[in-house]
Amino acid sequence: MISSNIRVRFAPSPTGPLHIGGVRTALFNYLFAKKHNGKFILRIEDTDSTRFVPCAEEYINKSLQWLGLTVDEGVMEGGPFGPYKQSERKEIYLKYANMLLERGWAYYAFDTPEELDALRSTYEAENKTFAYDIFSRKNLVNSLTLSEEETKQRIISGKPYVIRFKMPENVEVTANDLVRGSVTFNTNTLDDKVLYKSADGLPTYHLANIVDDHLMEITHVIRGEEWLPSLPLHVMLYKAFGWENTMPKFAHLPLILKPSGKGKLSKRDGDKDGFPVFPLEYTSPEGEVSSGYRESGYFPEAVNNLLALLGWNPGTEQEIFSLEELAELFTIERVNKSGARFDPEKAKWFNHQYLIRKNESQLAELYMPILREKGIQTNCETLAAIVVLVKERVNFVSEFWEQTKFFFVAPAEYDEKVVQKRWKDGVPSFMQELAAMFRKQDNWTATPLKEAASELIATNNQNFGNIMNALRLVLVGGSFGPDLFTIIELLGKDETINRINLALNTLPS
RNA sequence: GGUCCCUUCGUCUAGGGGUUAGGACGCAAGAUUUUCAUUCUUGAAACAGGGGUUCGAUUCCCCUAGGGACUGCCA
Repeated sequence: MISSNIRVRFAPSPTGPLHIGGVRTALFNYLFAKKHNGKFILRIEDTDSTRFVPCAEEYINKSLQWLGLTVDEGVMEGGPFGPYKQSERKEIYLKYANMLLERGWAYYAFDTPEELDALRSTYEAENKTFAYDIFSRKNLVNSLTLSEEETKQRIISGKPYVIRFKMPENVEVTANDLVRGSVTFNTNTLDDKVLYKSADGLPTYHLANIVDDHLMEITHVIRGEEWLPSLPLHVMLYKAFGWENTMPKFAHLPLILKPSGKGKLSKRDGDKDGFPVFPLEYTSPEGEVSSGYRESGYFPEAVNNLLALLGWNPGTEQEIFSLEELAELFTIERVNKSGARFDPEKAKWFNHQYLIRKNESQLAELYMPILREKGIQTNCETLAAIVVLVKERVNFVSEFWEQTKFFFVAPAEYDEKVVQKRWKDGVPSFMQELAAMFRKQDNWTATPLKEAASELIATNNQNFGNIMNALRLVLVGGSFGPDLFTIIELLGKDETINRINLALNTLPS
């Protein structure tokens, strides 16, 4: 298929680890690009020098890589529209800010952050909110209130300034959103956002974002709903630059909400409810560790799948999708409007679905390192045979140990309740006969062993169920686990008999 | 407070002017099983409220309520 001119970008700010809300935004952008044979661009929006976190950019790259969201153009990948990091595009933005200034769409403002903070406090004390807007700008220190001469003087003398967007008065701005339809704002309720600051020579998000989207020929802006209030500003900026004809289409994704309580999902929620909010484990510069999906044992396919179904669905009853299937089925029209509460239980279920779809040798390979760490030697064939017995009952590879450890180590203790119930009325002495019978067996496979045992139980007038449970207690330490004779086969003759003897020596007779 | 967005089972959602309002997670019960699980079957569980429009509204419109986002020289 010939590639289309669809171009979307994921534009995170490297201020910390990407959380799953951001990951989902990246995923939807990726799916949309793939669906239309377009380009998925990764742009790093590092215009806030004060919030820069050293390893955040690397974290973003690694996360996307782990999830298989291949970037077509970006800092690492390069591309015809680079650089893809805003700090490396620094020179570009002032030119565009000046363009706005010349056209009367922007003005210089000299109010200091302290002055504005003070103003905010004063307003707050009166239960009002200060906004630098159409009304208040008339009373503040800017090129609208100062004489041209004085403005020039201040700039020449190196006084720090910012360039603010001059929001027009009383204009109804209607913007179209692919998810929500048309959204209307009146400019009187909007404020004069800072576009550029002389102090560090950097643009703010709004300017850099619009300029870069334009320069990078972005066709669709798919981002979180938290940006919806900025939409009219962005539309006005396109208008001010005269770029309406090539303005991208916008789609604002519903937010991912906390599993319980109020508000959107945040970093803290994960640690509280015991589920990760980050794709990969993250250690902050202060040394605080936050858990990651990868380290918690999630498969990347499962994470993509569960995230895709948070706020989108294909309209069918299918729930398990590969990334390729998702890309094929994805449409913005089927994105929901309302926020989606994250459900940790269902997240586990998704992982379970992917786990049971893996074959035994894949699972054995994943489980092997865990065993090795515990000092257990085994081979892939045996492990594959074991893993297949229990894969239905686990959500994560890490849970295999709890389900299979009795294959590798004899029970260190026995479930007291089961002992009370099963280890009585001549059962111990019958166990000795069972062991003797086992010793004589040549064909150590489940079916003949079961036949031999059944026969012995019958001739001794024992209760089959009771003996089976007692034998299970002896071999696994409790009342759980897969088919008993399969366990016996895998344990082998010596180990089976050893465990019977161990129980006879340990448990009261 | 202001602006904007949203509202179907507890949760994720399908549906859409006339339906027994469907599925999934979770929960419960039963069946199967030598145990625990699995599996299978079944069950409980929803159209926020009030007005319109209409022969008919959960579906369309309005209001109310509730929830959410934004309200920085952050993104």
